Amino acid sequence: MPSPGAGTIRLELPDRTTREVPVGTTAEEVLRHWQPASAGSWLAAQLNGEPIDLRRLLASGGRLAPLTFDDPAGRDIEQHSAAHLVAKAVTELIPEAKPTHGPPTEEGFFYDFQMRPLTAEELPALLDRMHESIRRKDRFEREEVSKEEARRLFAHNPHKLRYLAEAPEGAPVSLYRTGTFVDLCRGPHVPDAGWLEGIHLLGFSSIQPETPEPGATFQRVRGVAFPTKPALDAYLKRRAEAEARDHRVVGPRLELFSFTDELPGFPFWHPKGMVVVRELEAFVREHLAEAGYSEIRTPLLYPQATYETSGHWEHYRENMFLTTADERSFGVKPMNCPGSMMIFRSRSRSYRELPMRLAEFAPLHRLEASGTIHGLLRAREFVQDDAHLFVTEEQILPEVQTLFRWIDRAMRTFRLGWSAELSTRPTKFLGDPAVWDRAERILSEVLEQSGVPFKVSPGEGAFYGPKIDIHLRDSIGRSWQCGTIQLDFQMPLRFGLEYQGTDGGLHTPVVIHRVILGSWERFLGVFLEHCAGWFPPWLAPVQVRVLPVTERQMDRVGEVTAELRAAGVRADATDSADTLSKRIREAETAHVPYIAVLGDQELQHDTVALRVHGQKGQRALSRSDLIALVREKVRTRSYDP
RNA sequence: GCCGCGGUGGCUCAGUCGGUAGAGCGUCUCCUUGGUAAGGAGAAGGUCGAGGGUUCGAUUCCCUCCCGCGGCUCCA
Repeated sequence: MPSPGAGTIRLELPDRTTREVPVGTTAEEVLRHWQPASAGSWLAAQLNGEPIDLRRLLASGGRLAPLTFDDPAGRDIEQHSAAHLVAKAVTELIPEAKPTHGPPTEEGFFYDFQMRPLTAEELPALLDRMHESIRRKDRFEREEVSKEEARRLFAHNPHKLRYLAEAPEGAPVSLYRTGTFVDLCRGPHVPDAGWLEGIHLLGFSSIQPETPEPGATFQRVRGVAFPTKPALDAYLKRRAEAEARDHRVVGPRLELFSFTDELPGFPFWHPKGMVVVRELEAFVREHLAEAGYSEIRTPLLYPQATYETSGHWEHYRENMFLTTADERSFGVKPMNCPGSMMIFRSRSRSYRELPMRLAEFAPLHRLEASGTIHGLLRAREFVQDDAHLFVTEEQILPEVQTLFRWIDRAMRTFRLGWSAELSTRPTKFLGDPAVWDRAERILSEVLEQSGVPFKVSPGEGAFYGPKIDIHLRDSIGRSWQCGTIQLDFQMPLRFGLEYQGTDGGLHTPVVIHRVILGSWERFLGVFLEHCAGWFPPWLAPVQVRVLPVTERQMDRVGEVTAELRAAGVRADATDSADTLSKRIREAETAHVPYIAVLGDQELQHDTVALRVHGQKGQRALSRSDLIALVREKVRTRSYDP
């Protein structure tokens, strides 16, 4: 490739064509020349993969590409620009507010301020200010100043000074000016506020800053932005639909569970909900049987001494329900580990018994902070699909591989997307670093083999070992940790666990604490939102509802219902008091997947008219075919009825 | 736990500028025997989250508490 002439730079565009332009040409000019028709959809550009402003004067060559709102990087630029607009409005209305930072988030953006609490009455004024800017199409202008000058400019704002201190010495820093508002910012930004037509504030709240300052209060304003109003409207519609799936509304309406003010955070499982829980348990127990687990039951209450051994007394006491009896202090167990350890320890063990896999589905109690309780997703009492695997170091790999196969199968059954997070050795850790390294390598290898996206959180592991967390999302996109696979080198030592190895010596096992679905509560909360209350047939509390057209068919309704039940199908029936349409509607709103109607025609041919959720119309089926159909869907755990 | 907002029949909500409350759905009863998402009529059901204060009088105003919602922190 010939080198460009003096004072010119060479740019390669996405279609591999190149342009030679004078230094100081803007990115936009080059791109517009290349593809004039699409210019309106660009909110920024990328030079060698680095996002830059469209109006940026190009000083060096490289690969140049436009960014649209549909590019993840473009979306982030839109959000971050919207954050500036919020900061502009807030500081104009409340001059003493000190902006800190305003990054894009997965959903939208936020901007944090050191300021007194906002009130709901102030929001309309904020929005007005923002929309004025949008109408005027206020430009986002980049400036570069020396660090010293920036320090003078932001002398009143300790947060900006802190960010400045982190910037490299000697190099200029960039500012972005939008109308009267100037922010210390790397950029880039959309060209002007007209790009933020679809801005929407999601709310505001106080936050705890990363660097707490006595007496200072901080507010976070959250929002989301789209380039156009119709795009925002589409988002708001989607969001409203997602909110309608809220398990805290759907669950009680389907008579699955309820809560009471007298005991916040404690789910009451109603008959229909209990059916679902039992089916989930059965699903998990199938895996336990295949994978060689044994089930145990251990006490719910342990004395202080046990928790001192396990480390809970030191590290977890403030989250425990404590009680006193016979002048001794007890705690209700927040986790199952101590009981499992004590069963392992109950007699001497041989390497031949490993891996020893002990599962326990016991109610756990955790005194979660009152502000964090959230329906089934964050309860104070819940049951995990918990197990502890006592293994040798060599057995870690195959065991974790088996767990991942099971996670994959489980999540496919529920059609749930999931992500994983690997947390590695923290600065404060116990045990041998070499063992940690090996264990972390095993976990990341298995994750890579699984093909599931995962992120690594360096130093976020527990003090006793590295872990993998499995995350699921609720209907409005909030992420919840459900499964977790934790390697533990520590608790076996604290409990003095030993087994006799092939060498005749005594060794300490490694313990894998693992839950897969998480807890029945959290998992069902997420899944209820995922399926919008339409459980697959195998989980549906009522699988078939039998309806007579008139009371002439009542006897046959009784027969068919009894037959279904005898075949292990969960069936119920209505009488003929309401109109057929009304009873169909009730069955639909109760989310019954199969509705079997019996009229004179069906009586004559000994069939049922079956209406299947998600399918149009109905079809005639013999009684035995109906039973076979439902049983097959249940046996295969089909997602669709 | 922190900040903000909220709490009216089972549910969704209206209302009372301080004079103790209404609707729809649901429930119950009766009529209707209807062929795939709401047939008709009538009735029952609320000390307006709890306690305290101000007032002749508080569901309404003030305070405290409880609970809920959205964030923050934290977590299955």
